[in-house]
Amino acid sequence: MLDERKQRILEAVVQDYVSSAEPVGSRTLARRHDLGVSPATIRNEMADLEMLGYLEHIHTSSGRIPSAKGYRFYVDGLKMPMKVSDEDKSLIADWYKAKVKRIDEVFQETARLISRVTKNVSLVLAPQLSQAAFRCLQFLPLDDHRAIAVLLTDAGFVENKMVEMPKGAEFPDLQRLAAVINKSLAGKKLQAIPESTLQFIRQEIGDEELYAAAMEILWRALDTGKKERLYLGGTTHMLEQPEFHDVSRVKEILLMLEEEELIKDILRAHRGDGLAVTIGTENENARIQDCSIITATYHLDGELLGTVAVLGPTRMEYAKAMSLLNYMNANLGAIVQHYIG
Amino acid sequence: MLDERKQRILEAVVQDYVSSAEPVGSRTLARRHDLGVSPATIRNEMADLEMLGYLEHIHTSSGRIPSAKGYRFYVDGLKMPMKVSDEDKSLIADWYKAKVKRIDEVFQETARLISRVTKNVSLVLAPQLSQAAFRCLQFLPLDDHRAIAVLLTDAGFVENKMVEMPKGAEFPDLQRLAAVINKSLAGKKLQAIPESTLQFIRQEIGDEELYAAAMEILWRALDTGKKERLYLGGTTHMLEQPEFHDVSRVKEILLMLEEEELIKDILRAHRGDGLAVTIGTENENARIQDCSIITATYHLDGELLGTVAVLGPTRMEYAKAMSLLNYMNANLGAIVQHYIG
DNA sequence: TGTTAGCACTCTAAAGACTTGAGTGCTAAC
DNA sequence: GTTAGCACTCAAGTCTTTAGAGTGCTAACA
Repeated sequence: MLDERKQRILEAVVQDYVSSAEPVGSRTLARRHDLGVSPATIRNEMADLEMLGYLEHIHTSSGRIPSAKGYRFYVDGLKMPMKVSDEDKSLIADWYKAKVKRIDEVFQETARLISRVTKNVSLVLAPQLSQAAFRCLQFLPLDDHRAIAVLLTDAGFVENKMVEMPKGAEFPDLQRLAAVINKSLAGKKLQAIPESTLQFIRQEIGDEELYAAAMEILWRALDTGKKERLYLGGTTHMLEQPEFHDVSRVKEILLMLEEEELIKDILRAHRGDGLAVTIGTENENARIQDCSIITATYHLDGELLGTVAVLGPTRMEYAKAMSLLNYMNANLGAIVQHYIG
Repeated sequence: MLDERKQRILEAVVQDYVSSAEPVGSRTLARRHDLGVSPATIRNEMADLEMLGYLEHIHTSSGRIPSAKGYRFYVDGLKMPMKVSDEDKSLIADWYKAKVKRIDEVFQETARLISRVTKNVSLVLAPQLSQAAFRCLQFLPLDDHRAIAVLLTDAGFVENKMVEMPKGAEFPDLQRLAAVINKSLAGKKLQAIPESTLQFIRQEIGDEELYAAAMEILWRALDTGKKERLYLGGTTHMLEQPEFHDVSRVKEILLMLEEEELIKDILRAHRGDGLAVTIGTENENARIQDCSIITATYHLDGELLGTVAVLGPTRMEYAKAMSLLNYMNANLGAIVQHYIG
């Protein structure tokens, strides 16, 4: 639909604007890119591109900037697979080696790492506990009427929660409870425990009241783990972007990022199968229509585990961010695996 | 050392400057405060106060602002106890009721709460695990060569850590280990376990290799809990202060706040017995010599547990921040107690 | 002797005039 | 179809001016 030359010019405009953050004009473009035509011709082509909706004009006499449609064309035209520089690769390897000692640090550090490389806010949506399989439940005595329930999954995640002792029950009852549950649920997905298994546990326990209490304890213990967790990185790096040199804009974004549920919803809605890019006004949320979001999902044993994302101004280094996320996408499963063992 | 009238004028200058963020002049002061003298007299007094080092002049013909010495005089002259408004009190009560479900959320939410009320960055240094008493250690089997060690203290904190199984040992050995350790260490402070107790454990276990492994496991399990944890709140509220309308200053502060160990050291160094205020150039760290820090320590059963602090520009509502911290100081012990039970 | 009015002086910040430079769109020539 | 040339536009920087708030000093006053 766009002839060769128009494509080259559009691409050049995107690249220049991304790197300079200034509207680009025909003269600059001719100087910086070897397009083989004069500024006047470029001017004509740019006017055409504007008519077609790929470029925008702020004022009559300012250079052009890409529209959402323009970025979209550029992004769709990027050829995969993209490469991550060796420099970045070794930075990544060193980062995990130096900063991650425990499985639960993986996600926070991944977020920091991504924002470090891309100079943008990074978001990591970490695995749902309920998508993992049950491994083991134990109680630790706290005092006469309370205990700590500790739940372990096969992905190596540990959740703990204080629980009230069921009325009339004592600690040995809880231990019996744990034994029954451990026997019945071992290896089962927490998401959907079949009714038959629940009936089996009910019979095994015998005591109806204790069964009801047990279920409540189990659900409550699971409750905190059910939610996907959101890790945030790079609010500092964000400030390096000229788009965020205005404090009020920074505040707006930061306030939005504090709304965890909102952000989770946005990430869930945007993620696609592999890399997904949402550009500027393509965003449904009005507060980020001058931002773009790139998401990537990562997997373990073929199952979707979580999402990694970059949020930045529409003027973003798409190629770099996408190649990085693509790389993380491919490697995060293995990294998680490494810390689980 | 300062006569009545000079004190009143200094106080008035501080109050006006704190609320307006503009240098205050004699005329404005006379208009806003009922000092009973003319601007000319105030001018003379202000000149004196400047000579004495309590006030500063930016340029020849601008109003005055308080110096660190001026703030110090003002802060020292605040009469204790200061009151927290009923509005704030109910905000605080509601906040904990709505947002804190688990003990470990107390600190993060306390930080958020304080920054919400004071419109400044808030820092909470949470209890050292090692200052708490040992209650219970248990292992959960992970696979053939690893297990999860779960440690519980009498303050209700739970720590977990993956441990490699000692060579040649099997899971029942770990359970025996846990039993011995539980029997020996119950109620003991983790900070200083007496040598005799260690010897007792050694004898009980019998196997020398298992003992060495046990100690390593115990120390490693404790390791993560040993550090005081730092919770941060209110980087967003900070932006409301005119001092931070400049992005580069914001970035400087945010970068500094990311240096967790540095911040911890600053807090530890500054905290005094009750409320401690460090004003502007009184700070040793050059990067925050235009900031003030107010710290308060909180206690449980008479023992120092942690520190709560506010970090903001020198132009800060000292009375409000101090009264709030004083209030938290008195109540946090009870709040923590409430969630432990 | 302390207080105050008056006045000249200072400095900032906002507002307006001017200049410069990058860029556009159009037309005519190649 | 491409390009040079030219008139026009707009933003941003520079300079000047003005208004306003403030100071310090002096002389008058109670």
